[in-house]
Amino acid sequence: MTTPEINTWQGVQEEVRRRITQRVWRPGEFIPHEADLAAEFGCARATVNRALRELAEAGLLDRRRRAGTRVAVNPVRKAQLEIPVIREEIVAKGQAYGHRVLSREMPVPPAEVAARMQVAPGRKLLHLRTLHTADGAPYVYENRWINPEAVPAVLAEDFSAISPNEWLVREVPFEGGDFTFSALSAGGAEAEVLSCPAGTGLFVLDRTTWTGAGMITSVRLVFHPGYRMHTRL
Amino acid sequence: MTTPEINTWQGVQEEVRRRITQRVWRPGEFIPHEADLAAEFGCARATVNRALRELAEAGLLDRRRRAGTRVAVNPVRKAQLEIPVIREEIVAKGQAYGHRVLSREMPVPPAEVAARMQVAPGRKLLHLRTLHTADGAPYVYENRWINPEAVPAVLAEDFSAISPNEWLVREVPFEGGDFTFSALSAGGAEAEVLSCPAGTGLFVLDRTTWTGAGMITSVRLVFHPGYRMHTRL
DNA sequence: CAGTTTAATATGTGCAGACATATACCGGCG
DNA sequence: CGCCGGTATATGTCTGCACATATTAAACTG
Repeated sequence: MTTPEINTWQGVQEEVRRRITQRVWRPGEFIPHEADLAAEFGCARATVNRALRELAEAGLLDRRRRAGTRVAVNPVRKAQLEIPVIREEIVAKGQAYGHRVLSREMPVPPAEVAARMQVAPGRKLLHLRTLHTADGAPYVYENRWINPEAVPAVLAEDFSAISPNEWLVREVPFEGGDFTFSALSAGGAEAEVLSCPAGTGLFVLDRTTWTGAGMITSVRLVFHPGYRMHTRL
Repeated sequence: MTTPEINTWQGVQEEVRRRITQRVWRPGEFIPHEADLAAEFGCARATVNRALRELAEAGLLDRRRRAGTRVAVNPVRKAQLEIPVIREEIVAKGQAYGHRVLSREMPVPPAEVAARMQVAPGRKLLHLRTLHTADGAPYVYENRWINPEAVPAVLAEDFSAISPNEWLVREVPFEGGDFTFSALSAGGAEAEVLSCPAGTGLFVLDRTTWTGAGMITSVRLVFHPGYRMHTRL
């Protein structure tokens, strides 16, 4: 019996995946060395390496130098979810995007916000409350703090034509971000802005972004009732 | 001036990242070809390719054959979140894990569930309601449907010693999954099980998993009030 | 026999060269 | 002028080889 050669990394990956899901190689078990697999599939070791590396990154395999490669005991499912750009998400659904600024102030922030933004207490920050709408209906209530020291140009922008998020993405080179997903019960403010009964469960995304120089912005997005964030495999 | 050679893919990636965040290469702009970069850094094209490929996967670059590589206009932020194994999440926090089965029945499922599980209407499914606890306090309320045709062994298991999730992960070779994050307002059932006031906003994760043969299980996890799911960059 | 050094080995990475593939661009044709 | 097909080109991938690095297992030593 001649095995047809598998000499693409996708092919190798597919075959290895199959052997894992079909339990040819059981969880916790060592699989053959790269060199052996390369020989079996009739391809170069680099090709096998590429295939296995990705599977290890996905959490299906555990690899260690010298020790070898084994099938992960309980596959840590890492879901990759795309953080939406609100406008694009709405437009993609064929709805009309709109947004308006509800308030724009420059107060001394509450201690909790000052801490998260790593600014000295007493320092003022730009505070924006905006609403994104889809076909006129409330979609996301955005509550954002911006550090004007990190982005001086922000003071000259009124965000009537462009949302703070998109303006920041365009103007400021981000380096890192921090995301927290949670839920809250609509209080008076959220209920009014999103036109829903108080007490409605709402999906919340808190995001803080920074650059090497320091914190730029911290935003809470409160989504309309019924919002779902979805991902596959 | 002699540029020190950068001949590791990590080094190349770091340098390219720097040029993007510091706007040496501006959003939308084309960057030099792989061959040119390889020459500049004094490394092989394969090394540059590896560095750029990962940045493209991360959404920082747009690459197309023949056209070239350009800096992404608005970096699609892809957050990779780890779907927790409840028990491990609790144990990692130094708390005592516990779980108990609230109910175990085999009814004809509501139409909505039958559709999601792709079983003929009228067909019975195993329905489990369980509660995971951390130091005795309610942590997650789990509402699960299992297709016994896909996993016959499930009928012999009472899940007193092991949670349905972990049992399934151990026994059944998954192939794919479907995740939805949302929020709900605690109704009577959730409020009682999670010991919180009705109307509390709760974080919800719906997951459906399948294998080539068909749907295996569909579960709704309702987390305790205040639960947060977190990820970085 | 316990502790430490040394060697063996699997994965990780780099290189040069080649071919594969998608596609932007240009020139020809109706 | 618009359509169509050919071609150049940038990325995508494979190969065979080499060396680097982490880690285990064996050998050695007091």
